[in-house]
Amino acid sequence: MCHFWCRHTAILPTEVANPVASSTANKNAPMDAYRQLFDGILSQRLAPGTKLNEVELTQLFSVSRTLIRQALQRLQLEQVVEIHKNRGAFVAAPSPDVAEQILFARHTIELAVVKLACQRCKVTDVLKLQYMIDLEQSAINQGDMATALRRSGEFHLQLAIVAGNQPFVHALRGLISQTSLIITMYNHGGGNACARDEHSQLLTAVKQGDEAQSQKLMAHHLGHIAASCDFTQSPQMANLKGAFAHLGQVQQA
Amino acid sequence: MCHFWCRHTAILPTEVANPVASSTANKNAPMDAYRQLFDGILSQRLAPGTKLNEVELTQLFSVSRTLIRQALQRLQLEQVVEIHKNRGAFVAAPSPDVAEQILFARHTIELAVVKLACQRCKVTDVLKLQYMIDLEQSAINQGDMATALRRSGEFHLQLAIVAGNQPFVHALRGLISQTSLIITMYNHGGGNACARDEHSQLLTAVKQGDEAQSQKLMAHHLGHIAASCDFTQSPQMANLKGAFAHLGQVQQA
DNA sequence: GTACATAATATTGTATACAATATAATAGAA
DNA sequence: TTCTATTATATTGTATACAATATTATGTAC
Repeated sequence: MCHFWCRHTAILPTEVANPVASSTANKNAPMDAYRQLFDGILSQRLAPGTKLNEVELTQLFSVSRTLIRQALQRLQLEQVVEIHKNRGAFVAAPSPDVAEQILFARHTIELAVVKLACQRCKVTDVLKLQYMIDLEQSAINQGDMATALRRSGEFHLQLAIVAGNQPFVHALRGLISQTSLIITMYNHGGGNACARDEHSQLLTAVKQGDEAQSQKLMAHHLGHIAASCDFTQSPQMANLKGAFAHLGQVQQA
Repeated sequence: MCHFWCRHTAILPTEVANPVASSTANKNAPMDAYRQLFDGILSQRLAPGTKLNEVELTQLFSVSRTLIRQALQRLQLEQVVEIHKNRGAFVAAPSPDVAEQILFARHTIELAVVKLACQRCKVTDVLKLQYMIDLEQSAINQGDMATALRRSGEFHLQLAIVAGNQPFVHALRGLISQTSLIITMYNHGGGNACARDEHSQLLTAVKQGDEAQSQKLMAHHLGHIAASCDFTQSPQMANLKGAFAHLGQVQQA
């Protein structure tokens, strides 16, 4: 299976783990700042709606605001962060409408991806994909659901890489991250209804080059995500302040 | 029809039209710098491979390097510009492989888009789309093929907006721009084989909500682009210097 | 003249300083 | 108290200064 819906107490930006210690004279800092934030969001350490204060981030990552802003802009263009003029950056909080659009776009693109993957998948690709499934499973076994969620996303991305279509990879990078946010927001402690080995089944079908079957499995797999979410209830947030911060200047008593 | 393959003598960055005159105290300069570059590329004023020197751009747009670099990064993330560490930014020059991937991705996404558009297209949407077709046609009538090309792209993007899927809009923005580059590079003065009113036909089908027909027309429409390109010959470039600049440090006598 | 090494220049990468805006805190009036 | 106006603070937006790297030019040996 792909995504997990266990909730974790959201850790605020000030507590983001593993700052790129000032000790190691870091080679390319901009990528690090980006990756730290990206991983933080995908691992649900940074809840949707959380404000990302630039100076706090400079202290955390020991780089200037220039690089922080670079990272934030990139995340914005991946739709994982929203930047509001003169108000700052916030972890994206997709509305139910947008959430549905995101899942639909994934459906469309990933069905095309697995078809391509069936045609192009080499032996080495199978090994790599299998390895990623194993990594995900080991994270599950250790109870580290945040890591499992991130690795699940990486499996899907690797599938696009195997499919050999650059634009699909690019688009999916953002869509997968956003799916993480959607799960965090709309899966209110709901159960986990889908089987644990959907990724394995998918890989088997791809390995055999069975396009129809792999597409069917992918559709089923993605369907579980949408099914597990409740878009009618108000989104689950770490805290109200964060939840409203990304909106305009709204009166809040 | 959608894309045009007439060649224009490529104008170098120093000659980009309409700098955001220092006279008008510009409100949001960053967007302007971005849009100037974006339009320059889509209108084929900036040829693939052209180096985008930061200080030159600062003089052209009368803003600091900070904003120029912001615009360049955004264009990079839309895959319209390539940035090489310590070497600078260049107008993207998609390889034949990547070009094929781009066209395939457009095919996949735009087929989904027209289907959605059939379901959601309102009267006001039809009017807007028709207006954009008229604009494109008037550019053609005036012989301004660069503008026609840009407006053609805007029609496709508007279709995605009508379809109401944000991720599709986002993805297509980059893909359409890249298609412009592909045409510039690989359509070696070839003729224009496709009918002039494909956009109109498409709109008619969408207006009627005929999903099958609109998808068929879209597939046909996109097929013309690929068919008009010759990926076996070396890409057409404005000049050799520009053509090689985006590559690594290659010996050139 | 060619090839290589070295120095001069140009260009990009990063940090900081200042300006503009938004947020918060304070004080005063109803 | 509660609301509003005003001031103070914090935060983001933009420009510039400096550092690191790459590119070009120069000069010397062969």
